[in-house]
Amino acid sequence: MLIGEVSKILSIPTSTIRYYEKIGLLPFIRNQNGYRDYPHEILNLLSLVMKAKELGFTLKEIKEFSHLFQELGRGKGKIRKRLEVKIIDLDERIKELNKFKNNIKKLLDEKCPL
Amino acid sequence: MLIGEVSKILSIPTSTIRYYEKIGLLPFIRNQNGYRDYPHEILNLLSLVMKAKELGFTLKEIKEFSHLFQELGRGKGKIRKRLEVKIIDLDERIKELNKFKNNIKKLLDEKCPL
DNA sequence: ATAGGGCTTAAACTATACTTTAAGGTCAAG
DNA sequence: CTTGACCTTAAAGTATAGTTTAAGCCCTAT
Repeated sequence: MLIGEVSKILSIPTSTIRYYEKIGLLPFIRNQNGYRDYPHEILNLLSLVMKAKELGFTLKEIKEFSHLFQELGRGKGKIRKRLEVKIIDLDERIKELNKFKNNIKKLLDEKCPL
Repeated sequence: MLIGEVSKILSIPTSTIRYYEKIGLLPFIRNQNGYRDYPHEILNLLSLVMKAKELGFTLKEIKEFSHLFQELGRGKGKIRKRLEVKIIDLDERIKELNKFKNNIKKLLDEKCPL
């Protein structure tokens, strides 16, 4: 699957995909022409990346996830544990977001001057 | 309360506070010397801003919140309704974050190659 | 009255996350 | 065999979110 097809399916500019490879978020994969030629699974990985971006994660944070997933394929239990830690981080973030929401609700009831 | 005191209390550089004023996130307030001299409530507003930033909101999004809160002080029911819409947006975001977490859990069980 | 620590501004600089541009290689169709 | 639609790279440009720098005013203490 060439870069243009990935680009069309996910509506991500090819320039962005190339940029993600450049910063090490996506693996370096080439066919004999020197073209990027990805396995189908790139779609799952990139979809996850886009979702994470929407949710406000930095590319640095997303890069960590991405590496863990890539290692998971040819991997052992260590990676699994590190990913489970990431899931706990996500729960933390969800809690923080709930707190934030409740703070806003409270301020709305109290009337906030300024 | 001068900018330096706000800066110390919240551990935000004065340059950042000035920048937030410049982009219209914070109100333009001056005393007779031309110094920024804020009411105590600036601390609540700025704390909310910092929390929102941590949670991945852009300054543009945060600016909207900030304006709504500032209008709320001298305000009517319209602002209240717009803030309630924002709270619904937050719930949406929390749901999305939960979905994201569950996707990662699923991928972890399925073994994701690449 | 001058040194110190506060404050002011505008403008230049930085990092992140891309996008755009320029110059060129690959390949199937006419 | 060349046109068109793909692909490649490096480098320059853009937007966001600040930080840093330079030049200078305000105020208190010595």
